[in-house]
Amino acid sequence: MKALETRQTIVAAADKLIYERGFEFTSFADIAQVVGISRGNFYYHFKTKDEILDAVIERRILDRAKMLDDWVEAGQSPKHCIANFIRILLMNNQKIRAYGCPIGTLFSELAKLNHPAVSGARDLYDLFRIWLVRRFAEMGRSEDADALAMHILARSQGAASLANAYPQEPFLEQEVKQMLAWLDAVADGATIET
Amino acid sequence: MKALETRQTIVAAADKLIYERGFEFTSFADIAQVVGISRGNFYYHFKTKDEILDAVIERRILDRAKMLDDWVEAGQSPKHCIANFIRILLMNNQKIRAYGCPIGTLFSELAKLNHPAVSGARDLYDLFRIWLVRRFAEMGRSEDADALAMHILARSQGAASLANAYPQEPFLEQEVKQMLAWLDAVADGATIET
DNA sequence: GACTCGATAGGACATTTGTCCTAAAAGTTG
DNA sequence: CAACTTTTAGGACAAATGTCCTATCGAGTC
Repeated sequence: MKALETRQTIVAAADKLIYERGFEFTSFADIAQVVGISRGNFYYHFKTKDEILDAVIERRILDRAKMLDDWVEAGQSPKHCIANFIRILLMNNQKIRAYGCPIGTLFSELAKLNHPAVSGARDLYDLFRIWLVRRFAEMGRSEDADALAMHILARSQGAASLANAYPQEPFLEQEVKQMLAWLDAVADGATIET
Repeated sequence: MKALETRQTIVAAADKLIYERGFEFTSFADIAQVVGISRGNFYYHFKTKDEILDAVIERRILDRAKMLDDWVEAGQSPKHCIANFIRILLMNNQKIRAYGCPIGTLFSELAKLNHPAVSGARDLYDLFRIWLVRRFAEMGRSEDADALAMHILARSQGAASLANAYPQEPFLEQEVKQMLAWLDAVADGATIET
């Protein structure tokens, strides 16, 4: 098999495992078993475990960036784009209940480990943050666009955390409804306390 | 030294380390070094590592329960009590920026590890949830007390997550202000979308 | 002072993990 | 087919970790 293919297969498997089990608890042996290659073969594709982490983060960034860009290029209104962002929580409902937010939980773990790749995880946050700021600015809220973006980011993170803690309750759906109502209010010119 | 003293010293050190580094990344050797006892001596006080985790969770529950009860017993109004809860974020500002929320990050990690003690971590959430429900009920919001409690819990979690991701920005203060404003609105009878 | 028992120290042990090395297999090119 | 490169398998190795065992220390008691 081509090296690039194998590499991508490894990254995909590592992405899934790191999401489900966390980075520190995902070993080379685990990934190798899922991919179906020998443990020793890893070091042909990745020199260190951190390299796999970097590749996984890059993969997540590219994946999310594409999703966000698709919404914009589909010609949807800024408000509709932000609503789509909020509804990500519903799209990934089951996984969030089981494993939490793929971005938040990764950042949290890397921050605790003082891991160098924490900056990459922050890039993931920045990707959404900057995208949201642009959408709010397009809605005519240039002055407080960043505050609005951070607010909705935080609420998404919080909703994901509690949905993870109480997976059997319909909490996520309620919170999404409230966030969409908040978005309506913002679109109607509601102010935000600063 | 008395066994109970040593045990409490160990639990206190483990609590701090587990908060700062995470459970899986805190080894017996780390805790032993901080406490100043030999690694082998651990197994006189705790038979397994999981026992230390249980003790740490119990310690956090007792600690938080005492704090919450103190507010109620001081005769503060329900609204004031909830405001105190919101301001926990400011009290622990620096630690939250550095390590995230002690409850949220612990739960997140244990959930990923499928660790049995995850139920204990959920008890920590429940402690705040039930306490908040009582306060909202005392404010005359019996019907939607749980929804209000979950909402403010989620926002606190989200605020802590983002403060951890952007520790150098004054985000936490802004979010606390918004949450207090929300509390004012709720006290004035504002409805919450369900 | 001798004895008892709770508390501690230090090390042994098996397991896991990240890392590295070497040889074989698979694929490509002449 | 032959020479060469790319890719893979399997194991070796050191370090770290959770666990367990045994000898020793120290305070209280007779």
